[in-house]
Amino acid sequence: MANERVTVIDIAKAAGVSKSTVSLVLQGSPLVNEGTRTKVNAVMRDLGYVYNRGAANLRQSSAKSKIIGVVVNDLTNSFFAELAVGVDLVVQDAGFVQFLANTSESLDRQTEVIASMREHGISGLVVSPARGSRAIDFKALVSAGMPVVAVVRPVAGAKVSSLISDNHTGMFAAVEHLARLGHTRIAFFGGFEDTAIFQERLAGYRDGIAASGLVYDEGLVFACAPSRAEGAKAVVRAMAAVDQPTGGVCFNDAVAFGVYDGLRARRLEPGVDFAIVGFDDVIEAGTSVPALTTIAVDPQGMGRRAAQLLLKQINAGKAEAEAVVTPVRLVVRESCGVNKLKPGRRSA
Amino acid sequence: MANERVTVIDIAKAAGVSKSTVSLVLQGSPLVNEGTRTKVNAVMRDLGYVYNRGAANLRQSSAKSKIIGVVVNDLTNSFFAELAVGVDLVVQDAGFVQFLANTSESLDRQTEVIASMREHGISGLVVSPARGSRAIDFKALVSAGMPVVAVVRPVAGAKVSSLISDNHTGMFAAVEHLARLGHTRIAFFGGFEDTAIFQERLAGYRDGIAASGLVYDEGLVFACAPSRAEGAKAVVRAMAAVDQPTGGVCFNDAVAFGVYDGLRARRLEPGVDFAIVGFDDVIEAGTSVPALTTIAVDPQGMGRRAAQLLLKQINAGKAEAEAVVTPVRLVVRESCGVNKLKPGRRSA
DNA sequence: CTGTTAGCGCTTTCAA
DNA sequence: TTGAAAGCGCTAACAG
Repeated sequence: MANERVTVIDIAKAAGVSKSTVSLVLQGSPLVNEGTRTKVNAVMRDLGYVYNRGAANLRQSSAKSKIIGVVVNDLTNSFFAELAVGVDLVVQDAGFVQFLANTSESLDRQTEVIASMREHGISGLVVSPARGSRAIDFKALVSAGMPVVAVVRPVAGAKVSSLISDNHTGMFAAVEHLARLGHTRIAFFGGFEDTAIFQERLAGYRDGIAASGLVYDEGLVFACAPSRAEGAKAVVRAMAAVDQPTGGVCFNDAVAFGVYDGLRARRLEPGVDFAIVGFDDVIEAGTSVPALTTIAVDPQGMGRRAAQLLLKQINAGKAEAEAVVTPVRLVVRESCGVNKLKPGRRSA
Repeated sequence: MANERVTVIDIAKAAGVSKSTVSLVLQGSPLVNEGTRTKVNAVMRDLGYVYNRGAANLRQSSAKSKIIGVVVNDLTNSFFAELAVGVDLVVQDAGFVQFLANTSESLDRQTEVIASMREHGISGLVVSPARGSRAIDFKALVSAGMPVVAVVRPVAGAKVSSLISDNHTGMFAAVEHLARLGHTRIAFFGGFEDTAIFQERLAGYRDGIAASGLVYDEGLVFACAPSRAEGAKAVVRAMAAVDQPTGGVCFNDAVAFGVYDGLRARRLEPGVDFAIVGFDDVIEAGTSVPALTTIAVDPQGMGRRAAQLLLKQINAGKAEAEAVVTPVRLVVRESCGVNKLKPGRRSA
């Protein structure tokens, strides 16, 4: 029940040296001779001394708290749990400790926890923004010079670094995959045309079409709100056309699920009558659709990258916003849409 | 790019009051008149003031850091992710923020992160100990008067609170379940006889047997190391007996998986030829066996309970170790062992 | 190489 | 009700 806090001064007294010598030892300074160092260390062990980082931070520039904040929108979703593990991994190795908070998609919660973290003196923040986050939500942080990296969901207009999926490569690979299976009419579903992400993904689609020797047809691009409901409507529209597509790539997972729904409503079997590839933005939690190929990202790897990016900024001292892209891979399931393919071009 | 830290003194100056008045406002003290309060608050907003908890803690008893530590052995396992969410929920509501660290079952990592958390002044710790944790690993913490609650895995001999599954009730329910399905010879597999947990679970088994009107037969208790390999051997032993059991309850999930393996090796179909109920200790990560009924705990609920328990201790000011039990529920899958049941007593 | 002396930003007596 | 002063545990100049 040793309750009184033991401080540098206690151990200085016990070791017969001065406060600052102890401090030097604490910081592993080479200016203290070996004998003193060992003695001091021994005393620290004996008295059960624990370093008070709060006090140290107070005295120092206060910029080096060795705490980084991690806020995710849904820790229940294993994607984000893995992401947190990835962050933790590199952050621990760098001698930092991480605050982890879960917002459950609540903007208020997010504001609260970020404020709280600031009060505790975090030296950087990795955040997977709650839905509906705006640049203004991070305004205070960035103008205070806090390094911030947004993952998974970029925040339009915010001067923070962001780490998002490789939109172009992902879509390109998806289209190539479908083309290789024999599809010649591949649609693009969902997304708001005025967003940067949409443009990137669409470009990947176009380039994939071209690279596969197919012709780009604007009539196969069905832009719509990136929601499940709109996705369902989009595919219905697509299937009403004279020259129906036999498969499609979707702006994100929500749209992909919508396309799935829309096909079922038309009595078509998703993945058999029509191939679907969804871009995995992890927007829908806990939803799982079989027979759906996705463009996926490795969450833990993304976490590691995010942490590295953040540490780089922290060490650089300045918060230069930077947009980085995380690799994606195609996770192929049974969704090749064989029924609609011309005989002879079907895949095994 | 407003970089200079703004402090109480700045806002005092700007508001035309003194440092301590500002401090009073910060703490919501009723000793400051309304006009002053609003003015001060306005100035704080204008200057973008952020409260420095580190400094505050330093001055205060230092016991009220508003940080609690959470260390789990495997955040990749969704059980622990959910647990962390549960903790976060109540901890956030109480105005705390949580440090979250993942040890990946590494004792060294665990020691490191706990030390780090102490240095940062956590006021309590929720820990799911890494495998092989001993009382000594928490000695320093408890003797420093730090409230600690161990979850999922109790640490023998450590003077920390623990929150574990309801061993007796769980086993009782499992046995009752099997008996209701018509089983009359129900085995008990796995566990070291000299541990408290084993005794509790065995007692639940015995009482369940009695409550179901069956007779307890010592020959049906197959104690062994709680590992997958030993579980496999145990069931082989059991099936070699003249009067074979038709189902069994297992000490934990590892043993249950072992039993599964053992049955397969004997060309028996688990869940059809033999009913298995496993006690879900979440010892095996990422393993999933179908057709296996389990005694499960709600991870998020457990997290909430753990946090509440911890907060209670923090508020009480003393670290009185307390053992609490978390409810369990039976998650029934297809493991009824129909093939071996007498006709007429089979379940639907 | 070691000791002295100031503070970091805040809270907290104690007076005014 | 508000102000002045002291000090939490530590580090950062400077002297010795």
